[in-house]
Amino acid sequence: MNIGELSSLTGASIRSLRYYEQKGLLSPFRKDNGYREYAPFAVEQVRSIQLYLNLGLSTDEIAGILQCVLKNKEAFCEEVLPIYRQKLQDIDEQIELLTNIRQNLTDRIDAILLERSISGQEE
Amino acid sequence: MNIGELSSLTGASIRSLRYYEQKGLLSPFRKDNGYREYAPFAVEQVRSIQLYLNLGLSTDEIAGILQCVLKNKEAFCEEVLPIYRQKLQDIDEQIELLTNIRQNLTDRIDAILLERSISGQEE
DNA sequence: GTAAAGCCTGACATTAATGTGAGGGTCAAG
DNA sequence: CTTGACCCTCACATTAATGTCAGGCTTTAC
Repeated sequence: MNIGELSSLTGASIRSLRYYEQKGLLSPFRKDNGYREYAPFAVEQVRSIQLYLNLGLSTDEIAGILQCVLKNKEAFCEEVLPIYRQKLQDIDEQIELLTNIRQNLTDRIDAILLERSISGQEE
Repeated sequence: MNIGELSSLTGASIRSLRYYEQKGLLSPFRKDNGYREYAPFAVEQVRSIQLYLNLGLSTDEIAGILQCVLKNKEAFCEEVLPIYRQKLQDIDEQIELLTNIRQNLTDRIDAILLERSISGQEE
C-alpha cells in the first residue's frame, strides 16, 4: 500500500511515517517510481510504534526494541526489560516531582483562601 | 548591584536574568554606561521567579502574578488563584496520565517476567 | 596604558516529533 | 492531453528556557 493509505489506517500523519522511516522504525520498499510500498503488516508496526511513543519512549529507544522484537518474532523480548525498567523509574520520579509541586500549589492556594477569610470579605 | 553579583547570589545564570527582563519579570535600572543596576530586593524577586518556574508556570504566567503581587505588596494575591487552580488541574492530569502509563509499563514487565518463567530458565 | 574581568547586544543552537510549504514528478480518470 | 490527487525531497518552523559565541564597550587593577 502507499503511504497515504497507511496514514489513513493508522492515524499517523504522512509526515510522521516518513519520520519513523528516517529513524529506522519502518523500512518500506521503494517502487520504480520512488513511491514507498508498505506491506500490510506495516499497520501493526505503526500501531506498535504509537503505543511505544505513548509510553514515553523515544524513537531511538523504540528502534532498539523493534530490532529485538523482529529477531524474536515475539513482543515479549528480554532486551526491552531494562528499557522498561528505566522508563518506569523515570516515570516514578516524574510522579514524585509532580506530587511535590502539587503539594506546594495546594499549600499556596490554602494560604490565599485563609488570608481571604481572615481579612474579611464584608464589602 | 551588577548582573554578575545578582547571578552569584541567586544561582540564576546571567543569560537567564537577561531573559527574565526581556519577559518583563525584572526591570533593573540602567546606568550611564549601559550596565544593568539591580536593587537589593532583586534577589528576592529572582528567588520568587525561580520558585514559580519550579511550579511549572511559564514566564508569561509569572509576569501576570508578579504584576499583581507588586500592586498588592503581598504574596497572597487573589488574582493568582485561577492560575494556581489551572496549574493544579494540569498537574493532576499529568499525574493521572503518568499513572496510566506506569500501569501499562508494569503490565508489560510482568508479562515478560511471566513469559520468562514459563519458557523456563533451566540453562 | 594595558590587560583582565565584567558588561553590552544580537544571534544561533539545543530537544523531539510534527506541521507546513515549495518545487516538482506520477498516476488515474475524463 | 489535461486536471486533480497522490507522491517525492528538502528545508524551515514550532516550544521554552537556557547555553554559547562573536564583536565590542567599560571598568579595575597593576
